[in-house]
Amino acid sequence: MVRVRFAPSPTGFLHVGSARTFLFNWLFARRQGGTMVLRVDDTDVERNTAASLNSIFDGLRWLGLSWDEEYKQSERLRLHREMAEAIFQKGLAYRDFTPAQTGERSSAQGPWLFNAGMRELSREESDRRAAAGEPFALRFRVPRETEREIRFTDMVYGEQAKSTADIEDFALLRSDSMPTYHMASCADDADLRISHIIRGQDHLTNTFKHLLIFEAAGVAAPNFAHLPLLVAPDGSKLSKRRHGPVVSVTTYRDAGFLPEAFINFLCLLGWSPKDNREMMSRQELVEAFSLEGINRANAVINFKEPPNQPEDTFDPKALWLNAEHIRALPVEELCRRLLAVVRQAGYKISPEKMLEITRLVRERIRLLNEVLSVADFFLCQKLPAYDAAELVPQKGDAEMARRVLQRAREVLRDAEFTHEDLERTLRAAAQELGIKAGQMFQPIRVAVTGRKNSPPLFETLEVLGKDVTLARIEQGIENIHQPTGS
RNA sequence: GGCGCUAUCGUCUAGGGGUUAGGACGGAAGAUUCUCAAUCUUCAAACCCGGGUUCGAUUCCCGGUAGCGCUACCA
Repeated sequence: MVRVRFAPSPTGFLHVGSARTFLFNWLFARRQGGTMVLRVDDTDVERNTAASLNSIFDGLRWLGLSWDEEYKQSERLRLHREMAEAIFQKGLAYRDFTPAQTGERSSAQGPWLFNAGMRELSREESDRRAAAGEPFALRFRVPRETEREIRFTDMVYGEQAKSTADIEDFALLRSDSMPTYHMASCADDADLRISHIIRGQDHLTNTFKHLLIFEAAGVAAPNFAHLPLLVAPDGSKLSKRRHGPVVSVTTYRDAGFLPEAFINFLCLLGWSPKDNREMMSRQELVEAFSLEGINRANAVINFKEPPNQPEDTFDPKALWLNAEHIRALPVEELCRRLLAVVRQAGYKISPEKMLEITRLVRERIRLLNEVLSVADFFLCQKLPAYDAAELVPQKGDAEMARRVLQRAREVLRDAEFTHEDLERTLRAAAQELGIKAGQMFQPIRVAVTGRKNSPPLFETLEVLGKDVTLARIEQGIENIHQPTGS
């Protein structure tokens, strides 16, 4: 029975790297028909925050990935201590009465392995000092007298081996009797019968310690699969301090990413279906996922370090994938999602109107939020000020713009506002004026949308309706006479 | 410093003892077009370095270099 877990520690918002770890676990579980466990690793009381926990749940909820069981480490402390105690009773751990190290241990003079004197302390003296109330940390007694190799086969990185001579006597219990990460994690993994531990590569070398714990506790070790890390363009690890909001999942959500697109993007970082597919649905990902497809080198999230544009915070491929997913959505569904964005921004608009707008913006936006800038002229009543010079068509002048708008005003008054009729009417008008179609359309476009780039003109006018169109053309004519831009 | 991991276009990657080293994003050019977008076509762009092994290495082995990780009573 496959059982995997995602074990975030609530000491910060949901990190993109964590989200990917969750995702790979989830994909593996769903592919194998296994169980997904969410375990909150909250043994570091000092750094835990409720806000962080919320951020994690918010992020996961947005991604729409579910889990089957949920635990909190802080509610399982007894289990951790019992396992630590059992290891101690077997003589495989010892009490270390050395006060906790505060500053940096000088790493220049070789590796630290254990505190001299403590490892060899007699049981009697150890018991006596403990009974006297002297605080201690419980350390694992790494078998270094008879040096040996700890081995395992990582499902991504292959054969791994490390000599016990290179493993320090790590702590199991802190002097306040709280379990350390290593202890709590292993005790829970054993107790929850986790079959596969899929986690970041930063834990690869910790695995040897964990193997030691499992062995000492007398339980079979699970399988391990380590994931390459997600890093910044300069190769450094992603951190909030250095890289800001790019590392937070909620940033993607708030910018208008589709969760399915974000998931797709994350999957492609360090994993490949090996058949050149890029754009994949959640279902396709589940079907294609396997640990063999995971790469071993760290993957760069390609954002621009000092962002000049808002979009610089995102990997161009993420943007492209999002655009692809937006276009793959049925219009009604896209409309529903855009409606939420538009209403959130304070606009009142009917679902019917929004559906028409959706059809026009769907291949023009990469992020849901871009609807606010791309379709603003549909949403607002009064057009924001624009430069009257923009009304002037290619190879034309202000006079031509004026003639175009006046003619358009006349001709549109009697037109039926359908794509076909508008096209016929305006093309005819251009011919009458003896100008090119483009020269006819451009002033109208600017008058009606406030800018030079927009969806096709006839569809735009159709959606806008006769009243708004005429009013804006009127305004455009005025703007030519007083070209102040106001 | 010690130990471990990694190394293919700018980025994500496929591949693998003999290939024109493939795809995608991004970039450039062009087609289409009422603008923008979408779409289509084309182009530029990579096997870290040095030794082996071999008829032949980008691929296998060793060394170097670089990057990353661990080296806490953080996780």
